[in-house]
Amino acid sequence: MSPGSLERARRPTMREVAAVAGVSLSTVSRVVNGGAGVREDLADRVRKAVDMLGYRHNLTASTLRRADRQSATIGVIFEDVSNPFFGSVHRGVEDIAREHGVLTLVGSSDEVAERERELADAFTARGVHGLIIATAVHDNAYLLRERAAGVALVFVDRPPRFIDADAVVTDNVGGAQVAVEHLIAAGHRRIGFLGDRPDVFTAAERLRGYREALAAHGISQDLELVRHPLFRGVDAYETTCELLDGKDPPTALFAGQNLISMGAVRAVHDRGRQDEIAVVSFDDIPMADVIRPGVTVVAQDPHALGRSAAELLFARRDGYDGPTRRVVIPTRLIERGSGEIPPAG
Amino acid sequence: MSPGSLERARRPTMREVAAVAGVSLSTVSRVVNGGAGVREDLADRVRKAVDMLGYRHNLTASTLRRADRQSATIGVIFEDVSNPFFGSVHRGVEDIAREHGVLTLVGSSDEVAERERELADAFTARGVHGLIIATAVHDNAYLLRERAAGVALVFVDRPPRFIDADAVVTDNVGGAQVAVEHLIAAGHRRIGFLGDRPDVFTAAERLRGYREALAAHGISQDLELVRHPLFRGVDAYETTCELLDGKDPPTALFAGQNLISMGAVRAVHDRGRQDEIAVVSFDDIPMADVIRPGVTVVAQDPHALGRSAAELLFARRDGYDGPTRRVVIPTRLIERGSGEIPPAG
DNA sequence: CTGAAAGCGCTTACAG
DNA sequence: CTGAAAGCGCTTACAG
Repeated sequence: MSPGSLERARRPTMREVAAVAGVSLSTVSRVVNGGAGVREDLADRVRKAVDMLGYRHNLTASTLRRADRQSATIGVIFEDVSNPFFGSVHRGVEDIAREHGVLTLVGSSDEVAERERELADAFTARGVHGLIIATAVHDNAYLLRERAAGVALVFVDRPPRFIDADAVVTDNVGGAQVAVEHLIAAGHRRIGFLGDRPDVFTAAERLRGYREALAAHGISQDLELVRHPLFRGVDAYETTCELLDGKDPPTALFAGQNLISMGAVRAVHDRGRQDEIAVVSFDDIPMADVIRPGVTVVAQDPHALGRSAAELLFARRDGYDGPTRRVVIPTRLIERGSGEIPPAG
Repeated sequence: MSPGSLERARRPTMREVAAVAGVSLSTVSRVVNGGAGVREDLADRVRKAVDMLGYRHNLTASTLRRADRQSATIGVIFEDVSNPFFGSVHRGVEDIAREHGVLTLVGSSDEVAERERELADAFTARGVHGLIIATAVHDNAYLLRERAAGVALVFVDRPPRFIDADAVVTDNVGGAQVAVEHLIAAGHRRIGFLGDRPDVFTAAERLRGYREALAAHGISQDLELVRHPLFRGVDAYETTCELLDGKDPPTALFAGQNLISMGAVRAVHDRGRQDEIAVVSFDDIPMADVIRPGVTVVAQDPHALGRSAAELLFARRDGYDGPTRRVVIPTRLIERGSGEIPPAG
């Protein structure tokens, strides 16, 4: 027998359970939904009938009929689910959602505004309680109608624009300042910046932290040292090479994102200059302690970002009606060697 | 005005669209679902009304009413969504699902059988078309009733037990053989094995490949060299240290999984023996080319695993009714240095 | 091609 | 505490 040839068996309905238990549909519904206010002997008969028939609740019907019209589901939009950073955020969200008996729909926007909107739409059409979004669009006002439909909105990693909503972000400015001041403390004055384009919120903030740290120490900025590799991995590698091979190169690099950091570290090593060029990465990177020298990082806490975002979401859903909240997750400097190299010469 | 204080606006219904367009509910439904067989002028009026009212399709109601009772959703169960391996599988699934206009619900089982069953249940209750499962249970027969309810079943990374279903797996035996033979070719005869416990399918297969490679070269097995660190990361580190510090230690290591490999590589480096002890990892690991020596790996293709699994799922859903299929994704040996070190002494 | 009607499987006032 | 009835927003035979 091939698997597909199985007859599609109808699943038993509440009505059938009611018939077997000898009670009304209403009573079955009450028991299935927690059983508050049902006499124990009736509840027992219902539970026996449920077991006997193998009854399983139909969430679709339940969602349609219940007053709030919401399925026990939330939607999560990342740039890319295969980026380990978002993998950890996702897990944080899932851990909290699970405590609430809620499942997560997840999608990748690839930083394409249209795709983000499509996902938000598709999630809303499925009756999600809320949306957790690492947004990539310049104007989030498109979400107003989702909210009007009762969908709670929480932004993660990047705050909303043109809509007032709860958000959880990393302390990007502070973290970048710590990173750059760490390099300055090691004696560096020519510090290269490698980051996403400044229209990405996190990149703009980290660039701001970089600038503020330089300014605070009276170091004038050299625009030649500020670079925005376009496609991360590969481009980060090439951009780093350009920077190192240029005239008057930096003695240290601040790499502003995990994928960019990996490209930058790779380039420094390929040039054999890992013991001369100091590097600090924003975001921890895997195996950073095995690479020699170890890669000094300002670590984010993506799991905490996810947990916190989910907590804000459920607070809204469960009635919190106060002003918009903004949670800032601190970073942590981890010294491993690459950030403590003094300037050569 | 606080975000939560917004009145929950009802979304317009098809009935309201019908009223505005001056047509029947049926006609609106036809247009919204593709418009086959509706006169162009009527379809146009409907589309105008849709735009005007901001009508958005209610997938919950649609799912409940349609014959197959299925939402445009599939469910995916991994061990842990924050494991980058599964992140890539997830992305492969998403890419194919997206082509079908289908969204993915995702959950982590943490290798807990009960949790896997709960997730399968919860997904089915939401009317998924199918389930893609990296299973962690010893008996998948519990899924028979999901399939009976019309849910397509595809196993990924690990094949099913006690149920006949489509599956996509990596060529674990072949990949392990290639890895171990590569070490044998470099002159090693004492090769340590570090892998998940053999009740994990992939671990058992990789252990089999290890054994077959040894046997094919007339190398007798030393059970002392076969280890199963329990909790991956940390334990893999400690187990590797034990192995290296024992008497008659191995001259080479075959690490059978990405997290275990990272622990093993870390241990070898911490012992300062990275230029003496050869290492080959099953699974590529991040920054493997920046570590010195570079980490030689047998790379899997997790993205292909995900795509292939989703393709099998949609084939079933769309009527393929033949025998169960098993897709095997090949591995690829990437030489980077650590696997080419000859035995010391 | 179009519309009126039935009904998917539930939840939820409402009456008793 | 319990049940009969209405109805969530759609899809889908069916008749015209």
